[in-house]
Amino acid sequence: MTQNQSQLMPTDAELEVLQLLWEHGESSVRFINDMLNKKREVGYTTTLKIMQIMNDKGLVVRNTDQKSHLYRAVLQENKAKTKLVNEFISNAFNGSAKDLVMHALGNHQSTQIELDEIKALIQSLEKKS
Amino acid sequence: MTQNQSQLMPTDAELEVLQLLWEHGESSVRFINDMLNKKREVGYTTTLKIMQIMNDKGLVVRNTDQKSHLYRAVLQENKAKTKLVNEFISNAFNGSAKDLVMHALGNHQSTQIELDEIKALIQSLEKKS
DNA sequence: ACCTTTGTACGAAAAGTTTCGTATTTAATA
DNA sequence: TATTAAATACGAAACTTTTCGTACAAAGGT
Repeated sequence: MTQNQSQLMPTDAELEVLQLLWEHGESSVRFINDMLNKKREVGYTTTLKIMQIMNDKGLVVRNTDQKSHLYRAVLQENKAKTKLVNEFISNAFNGSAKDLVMHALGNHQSTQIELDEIKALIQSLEKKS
Repeated sequence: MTQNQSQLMPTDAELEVLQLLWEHGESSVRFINDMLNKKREVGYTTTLKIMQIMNDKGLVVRNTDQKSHLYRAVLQENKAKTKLVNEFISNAFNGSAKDLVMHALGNHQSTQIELDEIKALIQSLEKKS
């Protein structure tokens, strides 16, 4: 669809890196590459290049004080995921958040605790209106 | 992320076509191209090529009885969207449908009717367990 | 000081997606 | 039936994203 309207929509590979940065905080390329390699084989310079591109795009900032640079996600997890969800809803669900939710709940097994959380969120939304 | 594990994950351009096929049923390239051009400029042969590729991939089937071929989505809307959602949850939400739902509901304004539908779905899920 | 390890920089190949030009075929119609 | 209009087929260009090779720089240990 030639998306990327706001210049800072991560690609799939970039999203993988972002998730690790959110989970582990400021990290080196070596660390991220090691984590990635737990799931699939990726060359070190591949990961390096991705993270350099992310730096160019402003998705991350890096501390170059040490020889081994430390990278940190610019957008907070919540903000970034909200953007991703909004784009997804717009691309695949014609803008209907409800349709997305129905699909998400209808086909994944959620625990009772999770369902309770969702119910609580709905209640708080209902109070607002 | 080099997705497309199952050989039939639509690209963005393909998803646009699929949505029109779901909405309008079996359609010609000309019709789909006209619909697309209501939103943005796309050349006819571009749309044709996309739909031919979709045919090669098995995303659509076509009836070539007439000069103007008629294309039809292979996967039903529900099944396809479920796949898309599952992949999205896995890529962006670490497999947690709940996290996706929380983001989707938390940042979109849904009507009371929609919220009621979701509550009903949750209730039916709770009954099952 | 030297050599090995570990890192960054960067160009470019490889792979995937989208777009379109051109050739050719088929159907309508004048 | 000759001309025009409308389709399909298909290769390749244009872009985007991912991957990696090679060069070079900085530390660390002997």
